[in-house]
Amino acid sequence: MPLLLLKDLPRYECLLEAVKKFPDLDPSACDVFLNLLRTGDEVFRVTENNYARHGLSQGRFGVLMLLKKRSAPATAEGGEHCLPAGPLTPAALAEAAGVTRATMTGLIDTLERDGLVKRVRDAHDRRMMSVNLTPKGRKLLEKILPSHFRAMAGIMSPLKESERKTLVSLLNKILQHASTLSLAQAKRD
Amino acid sequence: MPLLLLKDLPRYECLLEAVKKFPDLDPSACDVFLNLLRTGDEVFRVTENNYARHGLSQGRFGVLMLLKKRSAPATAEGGEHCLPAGPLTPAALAEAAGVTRATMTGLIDTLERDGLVKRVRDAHDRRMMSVNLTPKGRKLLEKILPSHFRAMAGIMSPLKESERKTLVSLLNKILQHASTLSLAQAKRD
DNA sequence: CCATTTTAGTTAGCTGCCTAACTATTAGCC
DNA sequence: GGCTAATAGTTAGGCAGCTAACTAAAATGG
Repeated sequence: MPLLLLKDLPRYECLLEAVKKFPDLDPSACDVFLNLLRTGDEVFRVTENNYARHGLSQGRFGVLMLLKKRSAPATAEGGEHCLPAGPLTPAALAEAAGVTRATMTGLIDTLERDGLVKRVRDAHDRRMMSVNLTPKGRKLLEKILPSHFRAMAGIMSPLKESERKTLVSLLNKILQHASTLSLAQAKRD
Repeated sequence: MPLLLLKDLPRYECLLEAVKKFPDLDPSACDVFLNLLRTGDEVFRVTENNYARHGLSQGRFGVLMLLKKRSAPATAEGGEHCLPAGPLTPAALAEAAGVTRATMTGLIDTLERDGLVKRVRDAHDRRMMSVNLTPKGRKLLEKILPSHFRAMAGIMSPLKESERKTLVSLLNKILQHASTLSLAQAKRD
């Protein structure tokens, strides 16, 4: 998340004060909003810092993860029912990652330049490419993942198990609602 | 927030499954982590969409807000005790917004190009600039703010007042901890 | 069966973020 | 007073996001 309104969030009294000038302002909504973005940003920075040491960004890491999931040996013990099977095209990666195809082109370009990924043109439909992890890419991922998992665990360590459940469920309420707002906005165009 | 790991978050069973391969993975921590970033991203997009219609981005909006706070007539009724008084330099803006001075230079460049902001060189210390809202910038902000406040209220509408309090307090626990992690990382360099 | 439309991917050009290196000015200290 | 340090801002160059416009290939359908 990019530049945030403020590194130091306004105190609640300031929000209450501001209502006098802006009747539309809902202090508690504003407070949640600011804290959500601020916390998300901070958490994001910590983990990004983590794999930046291995030359990856959030975006590059995400692409590698998607490829890894797909190319994992589909063992009978499963766990791979999370994603449908089939070859991964740039368009599918873009869709799964929530970015445009143009952005994905750029990401794959640099990943391929660094030898972590390889493009292969589809034989049947020559418009399509399929993107695959190289051994080098797979090795890098295996090296990074444990520390990434430890970083996530570290960040969340102040929360008890029950608090985590509560937090996720509150976030989900917002996410559900915000998604419908997003869709409504998109439809309006 | 940029590209997220996944538009569709992994289901909890998948996380439990993954622990078998990665003992470092803490499923509930991972779940909170993913939901936090995902929700933050979605909320961010909704509001960004909102002022994008007026030609502003999060960053540009943030700079204008900082300038507005500072340049507001320091009424006796106050509310302005949230920020120290004094002229706003690019460096101070960068610090408050949590970006580098170089980034702030770019933001001010485009804001000035669009006539929303004006740079003035300090008479006493000729290294410094002070940045001020133009009337046009102030008018734009006044126009956007009410809908921005309504957007925030709308996004948070599914949460009751008590849930909002809970959410903020849980987020704060994470933020506090993540901030110390950030500092520790920074010191290590 | 050929023209049109649709689809996959890329390219070009914008913003906003970064780091590193540079310029100009001030401050500090013999 | 005049080097040297530090400070304010900008510049240069890279990455990652976007939209819009383009190319190539496949699908559609009259």
